[in-house]
Amino acid sequence: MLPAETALASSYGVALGTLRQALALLVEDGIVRREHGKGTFVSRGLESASMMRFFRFQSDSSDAAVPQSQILQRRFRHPSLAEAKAFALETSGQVMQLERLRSIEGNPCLLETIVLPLPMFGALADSNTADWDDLLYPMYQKRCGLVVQHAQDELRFSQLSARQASRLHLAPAHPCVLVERQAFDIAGRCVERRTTRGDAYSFTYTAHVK
Amino acid sequence: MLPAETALASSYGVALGTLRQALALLVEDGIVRREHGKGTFVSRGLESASMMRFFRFQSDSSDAAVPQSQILQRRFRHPSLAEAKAFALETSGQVMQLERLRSIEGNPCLLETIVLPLPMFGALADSNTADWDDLLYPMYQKRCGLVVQHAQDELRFSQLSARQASRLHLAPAHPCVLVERQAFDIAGRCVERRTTRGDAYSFTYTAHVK
DNA sequence: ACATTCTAGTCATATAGAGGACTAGAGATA
DNA sequence: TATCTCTAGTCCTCTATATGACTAGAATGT
Repeated sequence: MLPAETALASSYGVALGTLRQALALLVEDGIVRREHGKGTFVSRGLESASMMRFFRFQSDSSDAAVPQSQILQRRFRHPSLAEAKAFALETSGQVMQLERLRSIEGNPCLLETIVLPLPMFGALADSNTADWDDLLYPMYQKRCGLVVQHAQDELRFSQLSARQASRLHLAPAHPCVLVERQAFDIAGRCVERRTTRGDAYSFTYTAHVK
Repeated sequence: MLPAETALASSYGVALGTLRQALALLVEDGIVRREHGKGTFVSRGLESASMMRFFRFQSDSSDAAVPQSQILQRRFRHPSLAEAKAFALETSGQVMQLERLRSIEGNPCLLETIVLPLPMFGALADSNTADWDDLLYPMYQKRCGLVVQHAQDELRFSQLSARQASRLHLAPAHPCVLVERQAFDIAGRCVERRTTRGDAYSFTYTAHVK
């Protein structure tokens, strides 16, 4: 929790209205959260649930269910050119690549490829993937002190490779949605690149235009 | 252009800061537009281009090209239950249904079914569809005085019927994106329902998460 | 004719302060 | 014990005013 408006205002030597405007900007950027009568709080990063909002799953009843998560593979390699640029790494540097399957009630539904820059996520490189949490973003925060503040998703349709299809228990060349995400921390640095694939027929997205 | 801040404030008997807050809300809703040093202006409605922003077409070079538009069919019928509810009509009322093909450089790329409530769009019911503009929303404003202020899009994956496919020069059962849009005026009334279909594989959407 | 300077009108940002509204816990009461 | 009331702390909204910054056109000078 932050100090009260009046305290902050006097401590920074500005008027109350000015301070409130500043806080309003932080709220807009999702940095802090204000609660009438209680206080102003530094907000947690993105809920990983916002990844899932593109998909509607079989279990329409329990909508809030967090999918289980299983790391299928972890590799270490040099970054591609695009990755090096996004992460501000040298191409001689290192990244960690994960393959991850997310399931609801035992049914595989999303297949993800996640790339993380390595000096930054060192704590995860050494740990056992079996011990990892179902939600990655809170874990990034806990173990690496990294808060994912916003992300950019690019979304298109594609078809599953044979290998991808078998992971998801679908037929090869089955239509899929492909979401390519770049996630950023508060400072605006790209901290994760992620590609998610899921059944095109269980996909829905709602957008509010202007 | 609206009167100046000070004039509005005194005419409504509120302080300047309060009035500015009110105008900020209107800006947020896209009702007015403010220009430093010039004034505050009532803004035009949605650019029809915001429909197209979901789709990236073959012609990557000329990105800003407005697609040509051709009305294939115009029918008059009673509204479905869902339409009657959305438009606040009786089921005994009337709607106008349009089938519309949008093309870029002669290549058909989007097939639309548009439903409009009828007393409201009477001016369009009487006019020749061959004379219509390529962009509908500015035309709604010009001919019917209706400003589309915001819209809700629901987006999912589907397959083309044989008839739809032939319009788009694609194979029957070809995968398509299906966008169901409801458009609203400033008062929040639903003024248009539109279903758009296009080739799933030439579709891309970019979303900013939080 | 052209460029520069001035000026009135506008929005943007800030100050200082008053009262209202919501929350949560402490204390009083039944 | 359980319920109610009070109160301190918080954010929310508003008033009233002052100054800065931007724009566009008028006045001026070359």
